[in-house]
Amino acid sequence: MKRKITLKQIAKELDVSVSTVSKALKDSAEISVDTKEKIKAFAKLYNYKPNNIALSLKNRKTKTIGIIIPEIVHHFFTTVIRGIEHVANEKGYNVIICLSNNSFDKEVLNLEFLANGSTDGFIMSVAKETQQKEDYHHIKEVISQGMPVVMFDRVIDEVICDKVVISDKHGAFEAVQYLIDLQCKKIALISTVDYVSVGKLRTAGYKEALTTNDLEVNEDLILKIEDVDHSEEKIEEFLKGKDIDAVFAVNEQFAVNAIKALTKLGKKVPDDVSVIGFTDGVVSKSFIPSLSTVNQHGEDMGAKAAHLLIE
Amino acid sequence: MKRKITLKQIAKELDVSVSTVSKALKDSAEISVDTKEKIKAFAKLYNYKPNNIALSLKNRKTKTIGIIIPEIVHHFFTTVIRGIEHVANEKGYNVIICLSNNSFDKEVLNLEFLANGSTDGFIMSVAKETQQKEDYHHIKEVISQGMPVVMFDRVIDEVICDKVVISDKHGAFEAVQYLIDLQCKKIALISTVDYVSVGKLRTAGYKEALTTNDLEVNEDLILKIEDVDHSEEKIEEFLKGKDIDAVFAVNEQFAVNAIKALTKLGKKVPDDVSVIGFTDGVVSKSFIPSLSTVNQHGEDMGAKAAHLLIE
DNA sequence: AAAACCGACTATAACGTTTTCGTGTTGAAA
DNA sequence: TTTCAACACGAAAACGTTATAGTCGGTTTT
Repeated sequence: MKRKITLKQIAKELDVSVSTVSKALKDSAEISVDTKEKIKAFAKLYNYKPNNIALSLKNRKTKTIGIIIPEIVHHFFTTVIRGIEHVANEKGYNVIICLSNNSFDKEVLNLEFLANGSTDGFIMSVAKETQQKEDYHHIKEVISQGMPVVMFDRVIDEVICDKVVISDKHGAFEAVQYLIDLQCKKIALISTVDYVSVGKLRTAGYKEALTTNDLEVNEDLILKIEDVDHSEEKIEEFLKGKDIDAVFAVNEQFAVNAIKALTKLGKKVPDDVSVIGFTDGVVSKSFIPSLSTVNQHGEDMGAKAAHLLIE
Repeated sequence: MKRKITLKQIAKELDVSVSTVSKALKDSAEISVDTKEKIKAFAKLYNYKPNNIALSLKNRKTKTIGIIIPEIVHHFFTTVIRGIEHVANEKGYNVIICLSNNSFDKEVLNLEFLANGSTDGFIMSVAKETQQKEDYHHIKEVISQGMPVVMFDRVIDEVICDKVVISDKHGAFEAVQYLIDLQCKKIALISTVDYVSVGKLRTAGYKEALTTNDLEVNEDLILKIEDVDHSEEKIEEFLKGKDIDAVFAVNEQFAVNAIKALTKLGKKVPDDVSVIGFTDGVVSKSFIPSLSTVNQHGEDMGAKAAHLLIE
């Protein structure tokens, strides 16, 4: 078992100084051609590669960027990661991923750990618990220490840093416009209650799309669901007897449930009723009654975030 | 913007030596109580945390483990990551994730980079291209340097290291046994061609389950698909007019296509025909005609791998 | 022939820690 | 008074690099 070789070992072996070896490998003009060749050959033979940790310490930068997300088993986050990873790699960076599991404490721990020299900056989507507690001292702390931070998706307005989000309102507008372009006139909306900012913004987008196209906003066609657990029955009841030709759902689950309910009610999707859902989860991909979706552009978001971070 | 504070700065500020500060913070008996308290207070005030990079260099271990996988936008891999991350964190390790995108070259690059001091060990699932090339020098290299490596899912027999795989044969056996327990007698198999090892093993499991239960293996009920792209038509044709009460598919896509075809043929799933698929992709979760799946136990695999690595 | 200049190196410091081995000052035993 | 331990601390080395600043023999300059 041959351990990794170091400059010092090469130097000793070849009976020159460490500096000579370092310079030779960097093809410095200070070293004679003979010596350089000898050293390079030796280094190649032993497959010398500089130690990243030592370099990081010396250069005070690690060439790695930290990602802190609430959860990894989630299609959207993985697309974001892929986007980040792609541009990070292009720029010679590596990514180190930490999961907060939506726990405030773990987020703090992760942030502290990664901030102590392990990374040059962060890309994060904050934990639900952090949002609830409204305690952002840990994030502000690392920022005040000069760490670049970029937030995406679940961002905090109070914290000053770059942010990458998709416009919920705009996305909703586009989705509804798509339905209108399909000649749909009676478009139902299945949303969350208004105090969830996402629900509110997407509802606004829905309404704007209607009015822009001279369609009336009919509050009877709008369902706001408080309790996600019983959404299935709620949606079924809501759709029963409604005369509609399209449904816009603010998330994938609602869309799926809507399709189930419509099928149960004897309507064909998408022949009789078109359904479009917000988010690009995989579920939709192989779904039998075809379901259109608004793409959250996770990969683009990740790429954008990484670019912003690296500057 | 206050940069991170170092031992040296604390030492200068308090007019003591660096060693004293270090020892005081470690609560060494060599330092007087007074001095310790003073130093600790100061350190706390400035939120001193030791620099990980410096520690890594000193201790020659990084307390991080590298994960190299072909793809991250994939439910199975994310569950594995979650498993790894969970136990790694418990043991005070961090994870750094690299994507090979199934490219041999990128896998080599990732491995080389991470092996140069960045990690204490690896958990990996090798790239498809690497399997094709049968070139494992990069993996053998890092192992010979004393790096612990654990492989999972897509493993290489020629490389000597710990491996975590689920038994394809066993999984298939279990799935078919499940169908038999549901009183199914005429169980079709939709598999890949035999030279794909997974297809072969799962087929073996299928057959074993049948014979174990004194059921006849009927080759007419076995479909082997070569060209994944046209699986949908193949499956439909295969199922047409077949008298069956269950389908076991070796992957999720085949299962989905089987359900589509069955529905088209006027059979109800799961009332008329039960369908079970290998892999635990998310698709299945919200699928309308309920589809049972064999769990690949990604999270367990990840946890197991991490345990093995850390030892 | 003295001054300046090169070529080809080596020594040293620095990055931030920890740890081993001093070292100077006390107070007490001899 | 001398001797010696105990105490409280400091100096230095080490981890693996790189960059800056020497060093030293030999060749040009003038």
